[in-house]
Amino acid sequence: MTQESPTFSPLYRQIKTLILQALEAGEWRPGQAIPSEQELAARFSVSQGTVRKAIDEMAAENLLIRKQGKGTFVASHNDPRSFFRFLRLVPMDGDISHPQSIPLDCWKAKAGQEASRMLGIELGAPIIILRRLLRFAMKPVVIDEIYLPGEIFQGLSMETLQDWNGSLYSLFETRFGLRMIRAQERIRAVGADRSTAEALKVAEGTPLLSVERVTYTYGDKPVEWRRGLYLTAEHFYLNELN
Amino acid sequence: MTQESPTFSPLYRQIKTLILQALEAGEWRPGQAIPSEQELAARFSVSQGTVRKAIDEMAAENLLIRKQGKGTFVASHNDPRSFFRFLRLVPMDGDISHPQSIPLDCWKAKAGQEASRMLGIELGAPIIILRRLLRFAMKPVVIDEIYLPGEIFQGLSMETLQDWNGSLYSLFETRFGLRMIRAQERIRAVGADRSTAEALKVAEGTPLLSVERVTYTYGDKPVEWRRGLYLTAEHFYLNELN
DNA sequence: CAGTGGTCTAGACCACGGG
DNA sequence: CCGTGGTCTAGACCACTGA
Repeated sequence: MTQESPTFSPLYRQIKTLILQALEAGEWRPGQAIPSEQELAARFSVSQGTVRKAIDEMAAENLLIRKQGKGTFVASHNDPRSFFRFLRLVPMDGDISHPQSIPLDCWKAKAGQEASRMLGIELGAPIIILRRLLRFAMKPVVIDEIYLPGEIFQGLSMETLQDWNGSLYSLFETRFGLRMIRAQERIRAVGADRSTAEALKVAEGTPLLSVERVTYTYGDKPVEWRRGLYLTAEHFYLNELN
Repeated sequence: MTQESPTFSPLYRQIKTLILQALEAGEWRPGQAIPSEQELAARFSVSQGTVRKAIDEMAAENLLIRKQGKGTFVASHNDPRSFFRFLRLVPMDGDISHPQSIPLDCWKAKAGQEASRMLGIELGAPIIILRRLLRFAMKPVVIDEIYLPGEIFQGLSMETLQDWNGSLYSLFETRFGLRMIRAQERIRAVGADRSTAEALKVAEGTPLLSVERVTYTYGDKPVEWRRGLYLTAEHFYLNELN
């Protein structure tokens, strides 16, 4: 296995790319085990250590999950442990209850300036807009407005949403085969407008966290753009800096 | 080198602890190179691979910085590349100019309820409170109120601050030998009070980001508590989720 | 017990930086 | 040219899981 590429790429990265492609092609489903390190080493004709390093990186990126004695598994949003992976909102009193998601509305539209830029799709391309409320301990805390490319999310409707009682991303994964890999959030402070204030049961103008999120699937492809308005009277957005 | 501890700890973690202790003891200063992997392997009587794995973890935690062909270096806040390590505020128009830090006030006080809890010190213990303004392109954007344990920061005054033209953490590192390792931020939306509004030149009640940060040094010891009020009219707080 | 990931070693060679 | 970190290998053994 010699290296002769002009821009040098170590073997374990090439292996990583191969595993990534298999993952992307759906060779193994989320939650399932991938082949053992020995098997993969044989398949790619490299040593186990090289496969190991490739998997190490992918585990660090939350694409795979290692379980000693059992195997290596494809990460899944169905896993309850990854519920709070993208939701950083924490009650101030330390209560860790799961929020309840209440779909408010769901309709088809055409991508405007902003949506087309954020989602990397044509201006006027079909999109689906979804509004929902998040309640912690029965109290309304978050209003989300979610923009999805219509091409990928064909058939998404209020019925689909109401029948589902897991996280939104686990729905996307199970129902549309879409795996959310990473996201980027832009946070600002804004005042509640009329309708938001009503939905969150606060006074108009109440300071809220505006959290704009773009979520990416494989190949850094954006597949979701959402704007959340967070009421931070009894909750805060927790961020760890390393 | 046999393993006989009741709760198993792999060799490379023990090595990591030893390197950490050397780091903490100041055996190598920030910015300086630590001994080569071979030297450390000889010193601890393990193979180079084991040292490597220890260093790998520490590099992932931003404690050390690897530079191929040159060596491994102690991370430093003097390094311009780590300037934005803890500051996630980004101009909306993509301008990456460094902010200007203007100390407003600095006085001694005694730790109240909140400060003593956040800093892990006795109620009534001496603290230093520091207020400062951050300007991006001459516009006031952030007001910080910073609480520091007096015992560690003896001699910190307005003069010290005015003479320094680097980041606050690089001052702490150089002047007080304190290295900030990690931090935790709690973010909420609040309305600007009277004095804040004046300092930021906005109307009273303008929604602002309240960013409370606790910063830790070695051994997860909290050594700074600060509250920043961010004006997000032309900036946003950027967060990457993996 | 067998099979998985996790650790540790020793040695060879490569890429990079700087004298 | 040397010394550094970076890669790759092969093999041994350990820790954990589940049948």
